[in-house]
Amino acid sequence: MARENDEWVRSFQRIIYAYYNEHKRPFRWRETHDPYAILVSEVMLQQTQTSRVRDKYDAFLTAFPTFESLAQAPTADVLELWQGLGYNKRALSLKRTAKVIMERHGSKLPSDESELRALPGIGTYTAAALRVFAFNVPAPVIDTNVRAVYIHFFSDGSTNVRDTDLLPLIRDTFDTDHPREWVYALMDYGVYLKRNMKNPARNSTAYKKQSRFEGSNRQVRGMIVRFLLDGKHSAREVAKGIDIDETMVKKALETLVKDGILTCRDDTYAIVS
DNA sequence: TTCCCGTCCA
DNA sequence: TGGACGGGAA
Repeated sequence: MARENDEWVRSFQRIIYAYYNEHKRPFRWRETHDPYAILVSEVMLQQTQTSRVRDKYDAFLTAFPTFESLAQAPTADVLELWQGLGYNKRALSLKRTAKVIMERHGSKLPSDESELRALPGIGTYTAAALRVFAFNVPAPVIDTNVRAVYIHFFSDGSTNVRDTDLLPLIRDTFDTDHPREWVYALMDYGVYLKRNMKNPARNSTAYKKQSRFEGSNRQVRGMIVRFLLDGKHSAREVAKGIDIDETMVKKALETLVKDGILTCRDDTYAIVS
């Protein structure tokens, strides 16, 4: 049901746009309409703050400017430019997605929701974000900033707010005439809220506290990938090189092989080609 | 030490 | 549904 004419909707939109018109955040990925460049930004932004993506984005696009160049690039080169962003598996998924798009989508990013969802590393959020930012189509983008906005304005303070509770509100208030600008505006308003109060998105069921990073398998994985970007090594050499207990290193190596980030032959570990 | 952030798989 | 998955800033 279209509700754009309702007074409360226009009032809400006015608040969001008023802030956006004065304080919109400039990002390189907001200047482009190239679906590839937008895809790269969205994958980088998964679980990663804009400040870190900002510093890595241009170099990555310069090295891999197209689906084709990324699909054909050596994985080590891709991971090299990914360092500092975290969650290396995302870089592999992005490269696999580029390959699928070359082979099965005529080198064009699909705009269909289920086709996007079928791509490696593209989930509910990213599929919607791509539809909005790359194709300017209205789609319910729900990330932590959008949750913060809708919970702040429309929730009574209860905890465990589900995305399905927010969805009707998001649809009813969507500025279908300007999908891209609207979602940018929502996200910027969410950031503004979180700077000025306890994160309202904490009341979302989607909000999860991270397990400790220091001393974790995650931390060791990151160290190992960085170390192996300079060349292949045995488990023992890796342990010595990063100064971590060999038992722990072996466990992390196993998970990296299982994730398809490393290969192992004759106890020699290397970044996959 | 705490905070922040989507996807995937069991 | 809950845990694994990086890393930098406050």
